[in-house]
Amino acid sequence: MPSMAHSEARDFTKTKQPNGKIVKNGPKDESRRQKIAQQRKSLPITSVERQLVEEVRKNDTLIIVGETGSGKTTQLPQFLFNAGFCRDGKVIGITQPRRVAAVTVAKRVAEECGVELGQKVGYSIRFEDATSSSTRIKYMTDGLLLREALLDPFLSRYSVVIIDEAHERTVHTDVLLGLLKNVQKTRSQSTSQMSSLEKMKASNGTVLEKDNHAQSQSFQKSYHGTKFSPLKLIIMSASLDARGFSEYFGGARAVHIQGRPYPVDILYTHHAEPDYLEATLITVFQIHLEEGPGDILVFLTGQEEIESVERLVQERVQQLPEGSRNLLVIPMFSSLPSEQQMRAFRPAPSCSRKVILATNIAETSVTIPGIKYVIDPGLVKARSYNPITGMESLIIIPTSKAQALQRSGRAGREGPGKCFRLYPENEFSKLVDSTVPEIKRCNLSNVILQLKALGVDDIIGFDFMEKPSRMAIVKSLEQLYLLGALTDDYKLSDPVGHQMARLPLDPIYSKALILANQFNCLEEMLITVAMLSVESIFYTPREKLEEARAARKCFSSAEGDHLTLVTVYRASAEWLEKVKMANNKDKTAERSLSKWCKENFINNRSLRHARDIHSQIQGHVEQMGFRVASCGDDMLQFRRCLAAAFFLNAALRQPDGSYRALASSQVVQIHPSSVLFRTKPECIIFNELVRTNHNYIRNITRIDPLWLPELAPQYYATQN
DNA sequence: GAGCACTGC
Repeated sequence: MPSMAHSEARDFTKTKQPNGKIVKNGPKDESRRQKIAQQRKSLPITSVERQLVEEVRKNDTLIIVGETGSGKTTQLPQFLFNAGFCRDGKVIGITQPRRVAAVTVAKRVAEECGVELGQKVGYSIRFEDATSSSTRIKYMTDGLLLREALLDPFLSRYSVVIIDEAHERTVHTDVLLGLLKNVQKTRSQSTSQMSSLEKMKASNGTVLEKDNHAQSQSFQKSYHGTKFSPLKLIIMSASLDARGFSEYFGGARAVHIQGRPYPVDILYTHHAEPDYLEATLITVFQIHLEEGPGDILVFLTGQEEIESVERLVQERVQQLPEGSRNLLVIPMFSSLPSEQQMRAFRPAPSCSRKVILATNIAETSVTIPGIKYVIDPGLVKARSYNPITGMESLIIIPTSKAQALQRSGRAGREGPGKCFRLYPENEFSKLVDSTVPEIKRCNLSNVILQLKALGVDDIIGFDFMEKPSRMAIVKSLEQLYLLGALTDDYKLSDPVGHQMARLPLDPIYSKALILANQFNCLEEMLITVAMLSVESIFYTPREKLEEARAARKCFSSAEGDHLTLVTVYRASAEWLEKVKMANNKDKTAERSLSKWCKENFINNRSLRHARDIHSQIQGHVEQMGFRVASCGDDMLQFRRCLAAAFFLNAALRQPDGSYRALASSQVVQIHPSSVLFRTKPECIIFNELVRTNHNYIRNITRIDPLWLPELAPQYYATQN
């Protein structure tokens, strides 16, 4: 039925988004340097350089709203540098939510400045530091600046801190905002040398002012009259509501910068679509058959959905007339091997059109060139967290307005585009303005541990831009107390709490390392927590299910998943050792490890990540004076250590083969991916609790129930 | 006998 897509074509109502400025690039034959200068000149932000610098001079806190393409991320730091904000060796710090962004922007700015990366312009991300003592413009991930604050609580090296992409509201961004607000207050107080009393009088002395003041006083407990220069704070956001940020910073000034280079037509359906996947398919073919050249980007919720739409598009392409079959389907999600991800970036063969089926990854993390059409069914898979049960789940929910805007913006990067929203226009107005910030839907143990280490004792009173629920805070405080990180009066314990705060890991994993040091199995635990900290290590493609299972069996341990992970890690390390012995070239060794991963159905990216974490954490624990000892063949010792560390996650088998988690009394099941799925031991500890079709627990090891009262008497002695 | 959006230290 070649005309099928045509006959079922949807009508879309049309609304216009405000037109932006069109940016033209210089001729291709110009030298690169001239071209860069030309590009800089044409950025919307360039014409307002003087005004912007003036605004920063006048305002301690400034909110800049500018859409992608305005040039704010690359240009503003250079403007400020040229205006003298780095005098006395001070640094301008710019945070990004993602590593790739920090690196690519730094490279670009170094090139624009004509300097070598790592000199005047540099970047710093986990596992990678491209800065030096001469670095003045420093791009970094937000999480890294947070870590830096642990060593330098007043961020004294920085004259300006710019929080970029603040609208994304990552946990790190939210914690940083609260922290920087305090740091700024402290530093300006130290400069003005006003006594706290005078300061109180000077401000209008409202209750709110006093509260904030008291809080910043408690934060400053380590501050003994040291003199600091004031800190300039700039919040950059792409979302239209600067109001939230402005209110949070006491009515801070907000300025807008023109940005969007090309207009995008937004089209809605007349009626709600009962089946959004079918509507997606129809729209894909409607665009393919009726619209001009340009690739299509479709936003779907997950891998499974993408794979099924991929099959359906391919089936229906075959039903088209021969001349119209020039449609190339490309899936895109994070767990896809990178060679396959690269397909999306290669241009489609001439005279054909690409349709990219992507998850959220295409919303912010990757920018795919050539996109002219966006199809947005208006749904997203989001993580939610129940602090009472500790249960994590993934649910499909409508996007926010901000997300819908971000998605449509993907059509206007290189020329005018179109976005097809697969819902009626009145539905758009019902969407929430912005996505619920992550801090309101995650386990707060790590955040609290960090804040405590920064001297913030009153977590419930901390000035979050949006406060997490009291229950979420209390539950995490309780967990940290049970792990021994906090004392009876909820202060950071010494040394355990301080040691845990130093390690960039989930608090429960940090605790496991501290215990492993006492149990003489730190080597095994170091590998375990590194492997537990990354995405799934095992890779099971649907078409090679049996082979993958067989490969996995070689690593399986009857004791459970933790030992299985240790075996995998050691096998890969031994392989790498052998290759390096044979020919000591690092590059060949790397390639050989990739090959080993493929043969053994191991996810190469995850394993490399685990190796990075392993070496970073090993450095930390050695600095803390721990000795990385192995328990050798004494697996009993290692399992006892696991029980001592993860006692909060113990479960007992019930007569029907399900389990009961001891801490929350929830009924749970062993996930089929566990090596203990069939064995079903009487008593186990686990690391993950995820709700999908059932309440599943993952990463499990068999333990002796008698170990619990023995190793965690503070928790189990009073219970049965 | 299942299925996992995306980041980050």
